[in-house]
Amino acid sequence: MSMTIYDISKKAGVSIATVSRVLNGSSNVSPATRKKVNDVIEQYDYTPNAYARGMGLGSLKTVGILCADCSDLFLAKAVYYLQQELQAQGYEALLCCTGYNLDVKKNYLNLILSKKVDGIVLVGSNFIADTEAENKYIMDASAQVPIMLLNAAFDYPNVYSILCDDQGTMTEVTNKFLDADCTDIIYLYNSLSYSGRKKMKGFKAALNNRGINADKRMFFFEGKSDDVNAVADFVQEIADKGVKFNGVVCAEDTMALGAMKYAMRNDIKVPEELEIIGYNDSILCECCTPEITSVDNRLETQTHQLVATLVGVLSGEEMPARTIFSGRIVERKTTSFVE
Amino acid sequence: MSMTIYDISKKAGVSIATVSRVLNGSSNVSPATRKKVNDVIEQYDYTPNAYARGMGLGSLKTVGILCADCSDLFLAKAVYYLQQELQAQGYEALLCCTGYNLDVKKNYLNLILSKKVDGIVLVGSNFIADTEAENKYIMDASAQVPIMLLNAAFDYPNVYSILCDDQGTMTEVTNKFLDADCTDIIYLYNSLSYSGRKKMKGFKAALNNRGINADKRMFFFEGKSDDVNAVADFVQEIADKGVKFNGVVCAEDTMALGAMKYAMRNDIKVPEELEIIGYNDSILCECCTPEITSVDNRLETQTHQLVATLVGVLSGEEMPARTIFSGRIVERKTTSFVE
DNA sequence: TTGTAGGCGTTATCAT
DNA sequence: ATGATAACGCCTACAA
Repeated sequence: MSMTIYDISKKAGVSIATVSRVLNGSSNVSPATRKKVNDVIEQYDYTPNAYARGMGLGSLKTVGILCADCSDLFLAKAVYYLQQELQAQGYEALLCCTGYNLDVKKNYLNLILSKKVDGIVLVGSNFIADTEAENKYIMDASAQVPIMLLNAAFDYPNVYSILCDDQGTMTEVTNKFLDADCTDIIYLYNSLSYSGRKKMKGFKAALNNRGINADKRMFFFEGKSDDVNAVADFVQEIADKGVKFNGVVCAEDTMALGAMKYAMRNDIKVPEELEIIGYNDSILCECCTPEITSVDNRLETQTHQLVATLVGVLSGEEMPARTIFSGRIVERKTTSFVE
Repeated sequence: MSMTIYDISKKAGVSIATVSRVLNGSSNVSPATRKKVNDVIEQYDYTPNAYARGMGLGSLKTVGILCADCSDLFLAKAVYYLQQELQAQGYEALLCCTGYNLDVKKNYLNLILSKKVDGIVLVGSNFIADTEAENKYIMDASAQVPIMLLNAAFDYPNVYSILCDDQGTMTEVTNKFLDADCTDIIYLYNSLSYSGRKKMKGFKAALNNRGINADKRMFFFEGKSDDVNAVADFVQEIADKGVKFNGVVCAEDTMALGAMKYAMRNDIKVPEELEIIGYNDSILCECCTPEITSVDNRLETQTHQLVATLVGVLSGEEMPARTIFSGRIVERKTTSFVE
């Protein structure tokens, strides 16, 4: 059985209050007593019980991280950065992969809440839905602890959003294509999350602005996005249907990889005959030849800012409800436009 | 401020004991009272405080997951599967990315321990070192809770190892090359972890068995392994040094990708002039052309077995201290041998 | 500088 | 079936 503060106090011949003081680095302890107590603690390898501690304190410097699927390249990286940043600030992370079902998400949010975390981070924009009703569980939770949104936005008291301007960035990307006279563009996407919708809007806006009808140029892939070959098949189908294109704008790197694979299969030269751009700037972009141009949405910057904001909020500072960074095009070999 | 069991009991006009009974599904509550209490709980969206609960119970059905770097493709997937399995068994996961420094690992192990987790999973073989002294912190921890090792092995009471027979699999892989008369093989690796060493041994054994000296054919890459281009440079250097090779066996998929990149740069035909095999069967293998043959080390099976074993141990059953699966070659287009 | 005692929110063991 | 009440292990005024 593990030691308690009482055991230690007895062995050291002091009261539990003194042990507690030593434990918490209070200054009002004589060096001699401190050493005596520390020795006993050392000797018995004593660690205070976190539950008891959490009960008294009401905080255990823990934040809950909810993430739909942390095997997703982007989300995994986000979780990683978050955990690093939190650690650096003296917080621990309670991770929960919820999947994409709303009820499951709700349940886990409540579970996490019951652990009296100091704050909650929702990773990825799939936590924000279209309708108010679907977002209610977030508003409820915000009554208890600050809610941090990574790569999504939702305006509500005690909810803080840190995100990339996906819409603007996507418009910029699309304009690059158009400016380079690559006008037969198609758009490949596989998510209707908050940021997914923003990206679509960005693409649409750029096309509409030039009088091009975007609706017939946007294609939704339903399969599992990391099945690159399935994406390639999907692009093949589009081509087979008679859609002509010399440019592919993607909402995800995996989509771009599928497009690349389609090109390879058909001996289409990239970027001479087909220009391709991905999104997220993941490791995948460097894995094929030619390497894929992509958009860096500043994940590391976002996570850093998110944790900084959270820490600020927790220490009672006034913090911006919404922080937006703009994306950055990382030009590689699948596009021919120049910066 | 959040509600307590007292608040609920007051609103419902019963004692806290009754509320507690309702909460924990005790049978000794009249349907009427139960409904009354449940209504209040519902109405105020009350969730019991997990710490207070944990103090009474001594367990919170939480297991700690330690992982050096969960942005690593393989480790991320492992964490993902683990979390899913644990969730399915009613456990939650406390995640900690420790990095590769021993002292940091120790600290986090202790921190996690102080949270009174029911068990601890060490993900990846980098937690097991060569020397007894370096593994002491694991032995110490095993005195408190069961320690589960994923993809590593260490024999000690209350430590359970679930792993893939990396050594045997690597020997098998190497033999395939040799059998196909691809004898000028080099071995690329970037880790000296437990499984890293096993893989090396496997490669060495196969070569030595045919009277080939393996030592001059093994190359250690020091850089960050997901920098594919750096790996390609590394392979280039090897070739420039005059080492001839028509086969590359890799300890990691990223290494194989680097080799692929090297081949592309030099217009070396794969697999006609150079055969390549990776390890881990990650998504990366399908991202390039030709797609890379790799080894599936049964991660999902491993994680499943690990959680099953943990749950068994926690419920007092006798469980195997070591469970070994064998790897499986997933043949794609960078090798010409046939199964 | 040190010790005493009350409180944190549950669960569980008694009675009733 | 229900209600008091004592743990659980720690923190922190308040006293000494």
